[in-house]
Amino acid sequence: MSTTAPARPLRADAARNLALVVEAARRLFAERGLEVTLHDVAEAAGVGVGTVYRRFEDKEALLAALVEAKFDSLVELAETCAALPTGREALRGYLLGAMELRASDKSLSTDVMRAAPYTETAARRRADLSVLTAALVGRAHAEGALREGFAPEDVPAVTSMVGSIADRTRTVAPGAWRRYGVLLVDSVCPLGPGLAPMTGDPLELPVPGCEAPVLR
Amino acid sequence: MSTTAPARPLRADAARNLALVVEAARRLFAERGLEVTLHDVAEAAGVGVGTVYRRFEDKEALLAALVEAKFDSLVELAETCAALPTGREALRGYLLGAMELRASDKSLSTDVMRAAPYTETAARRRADLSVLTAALVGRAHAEGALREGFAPEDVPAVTSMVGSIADRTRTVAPGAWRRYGVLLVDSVCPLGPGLAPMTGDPLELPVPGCEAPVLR
Amino acid sequence: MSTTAPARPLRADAARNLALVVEAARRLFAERGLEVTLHDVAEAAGVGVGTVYRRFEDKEALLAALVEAKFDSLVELAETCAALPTGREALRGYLLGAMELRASDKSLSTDVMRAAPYTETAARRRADLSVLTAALVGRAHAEGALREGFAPEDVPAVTSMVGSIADRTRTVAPGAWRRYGVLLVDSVCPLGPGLAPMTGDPLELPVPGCEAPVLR
Amino acid sequence: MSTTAPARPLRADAARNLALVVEAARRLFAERGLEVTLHDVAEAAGVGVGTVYRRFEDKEALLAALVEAKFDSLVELAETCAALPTGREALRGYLLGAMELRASDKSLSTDVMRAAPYTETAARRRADLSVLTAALVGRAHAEGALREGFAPEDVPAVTSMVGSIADRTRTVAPGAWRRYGVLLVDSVCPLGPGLAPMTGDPLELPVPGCEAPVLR
DNA sequence: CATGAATGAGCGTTCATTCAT
DNA sequence: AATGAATGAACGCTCATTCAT
Repeated sequence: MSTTAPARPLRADAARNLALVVEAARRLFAERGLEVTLHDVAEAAGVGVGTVYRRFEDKEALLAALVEAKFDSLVELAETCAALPTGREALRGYLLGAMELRASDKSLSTDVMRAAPYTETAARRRADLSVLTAALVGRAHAEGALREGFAPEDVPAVTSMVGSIADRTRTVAPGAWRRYGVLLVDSVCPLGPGLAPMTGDPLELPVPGCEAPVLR
Repeated sequence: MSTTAPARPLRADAARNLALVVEAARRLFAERGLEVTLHDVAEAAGVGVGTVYRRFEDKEALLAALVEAKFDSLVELAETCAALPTGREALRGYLLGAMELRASDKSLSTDVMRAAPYTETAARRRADLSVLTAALVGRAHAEGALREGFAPEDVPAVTSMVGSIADRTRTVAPGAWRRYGVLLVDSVCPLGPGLAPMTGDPLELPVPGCEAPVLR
Repeated sequence: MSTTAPARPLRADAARNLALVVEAARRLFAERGLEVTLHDVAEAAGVGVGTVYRRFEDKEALLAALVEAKFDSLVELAETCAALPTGREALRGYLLGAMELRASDKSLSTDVMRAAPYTETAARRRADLSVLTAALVGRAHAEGALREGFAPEDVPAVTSMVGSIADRTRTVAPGAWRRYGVLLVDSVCPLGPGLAPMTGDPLELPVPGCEAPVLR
Repeated sequence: MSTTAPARPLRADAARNLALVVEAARRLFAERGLEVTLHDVAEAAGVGVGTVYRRFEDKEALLAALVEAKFDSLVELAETCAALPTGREALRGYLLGAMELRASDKSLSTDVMRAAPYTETAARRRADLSVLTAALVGRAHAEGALREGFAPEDVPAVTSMVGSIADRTRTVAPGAWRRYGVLLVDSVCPLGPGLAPMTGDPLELPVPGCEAPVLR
């Protein structure tokens, strides 16, 4: 979870502080994006800024930890879904679950992801995840449940697209992204033959200036 | 295109500078998002900061002008597509065209759009656009060319999703978004019965830290 | 009135512009002090900034012109008062008249005066004025109407003190400075023997933050 | 003295820095008025700008602290003078002492006072001071030592007038304001019957451009 | 170890001044 | 001669980062 594997285990209070910082950071970055300052994080965690910097070299390193945690959640999700009876169910479950993670404040906006450095640990987690999702894709293809040409690399692309909608509408219409999540999942991994009608309500995108990121 | 309709035409040099500023701003905001400073814009345009502030009250006003220009382009596109022979062609043309605008640096990222104030002019252009796209959607539905349940409000949602992919991959793989653009268009407004296979190459999303927004 | 004696008379329109600029500057500086910009002056005068700079080398030179005009008014006042029948009346008339000029927006705050450069013209006007006021003081002393030790140099000091009160209270209580003007005049040049009771209402000075100069 | 009563005492170094900042600010604002920037203050205090902003929310808050400190000094002075044997001595002592504070760099110019926000603390101190000075005025009136009609509200008006002279002449003639301070005090609260001759040297007011506020 | 005080580059913005039109 | 567009140093203020306590 930290940027470098600690030589020896942390003292109990230090470990607790670390957890507080990561949790506060996750919540704040998910809620408010990159504009969050490390003072905000420290305050929310109930520690001093110095403590944050003791655990993470800089803001980027803290983001890296969050990214690593995100891959952890996805790996867990993929393992859970792999246990589902059919390939179709497994892949649909993974896709919708990943979107759910991304859409709830359990995950991170694209901006936050992009600002994070690509650590070795993150690369390792990402590779682990790739293997699992490739298996899900392969299994669904074997069942003929998947649109022709769908590749394992398309999995993150598809969830990322839905995430962008979720980011824009989270506070005004928290579940509204599902209309588009389901549309995409139905398009690549349909429940039956033919095109299902769209479900949910169409989403009027917020107008400029709503939900506006601060401008400085 | 400018914030207020000028009472009388600008002097030749002023007009040139205004164009340089707007063009520089469009490019920089499209490339790097909100982090761009008006010093950056001024430098890229080859003018002093004061010149930027002479034309635009503040950063928000400059964003507003860009947003208005964006709606202009979309209105123009919608009018062009309305002239196509079938409703299917017209809607597909508009959707893919809007994605193209959004993807090819000619438009603005969601973040930039969100930070812009919602001016009266922008509201008017947006309303004009709504009328045009609603007509395109109605025509396609009348032909039975459109997925059941697809609403006019879905048009910006769909292009916005593809835009988010394009933003992430513009510099590393400029046309790669098309795979997902076509996927979505085929899903809502298919060329024929049944699901077409996906086209283009699957896109490996850039890893965190690529294309990273500056962090301060 | 201008900083340098013009080699040849101005064209009619140029002379009109000069007068407009000086008048606008006088009013604005009297109302709002040094914070006034030369754009403000130009706009109020109905000319471009360039025109202001054509007549006055810089902001200081414009202030110099105002200072010169102020000395003009005082010279005129001194000449008028010199015609009064008694030395007492003449000096009291001048002192109260100078305070009146200073207190109404006919004149300039200490700040504006201090920021002005001391031009040769201003020095000449000031010297002329000194001669006139010294005569008034001498005449009053000769009559025994003046407090022992009162010197010609005390004249501007006394009016300046009252001016500072007037500056603070002009908008909330325009005539209130008179209580202190009369107090001072009575103290140095009394109407009769003994101390006259104070006249007018005591003035509650505005609290900080009232009438606040802008802070930037 | 600080903006808010600190919950717990400052660290030793922080307290030292705070004192340096306040002292530098007091001196600079007294010397040069509102034009002083917080960069100037920081530099004079030997700290970074950030340190100034850590202690004071903004420029106004720093001014507020100075104003509060000023009222503190005046309250202390009033209490000291209240202990003098006669009402005449007490009031004269307060008036001349207040002028001394105002003149000798220990206080703040009218402009600075006016720009300061009117905090609750300042209001409270000011009210305390009013009570004390009203008592001094009442006692002097009871002794018949005071000019008829002199009101408690005249106290700040009178010291403010002398302050304006002191501000203009501080650097060229530091004690010269006394001639006018004594003139005024003698006029409202004379030592004996009849008008005392003026004392000290008449003060040639500095010419425009001396002591000039910077003009930008 | 933890704290939070200190730093200063950099942001958005203003305005005295210059100069092409 | 007059205009107003252009310039850029400097302002008030923020925040990532360092380091004394």
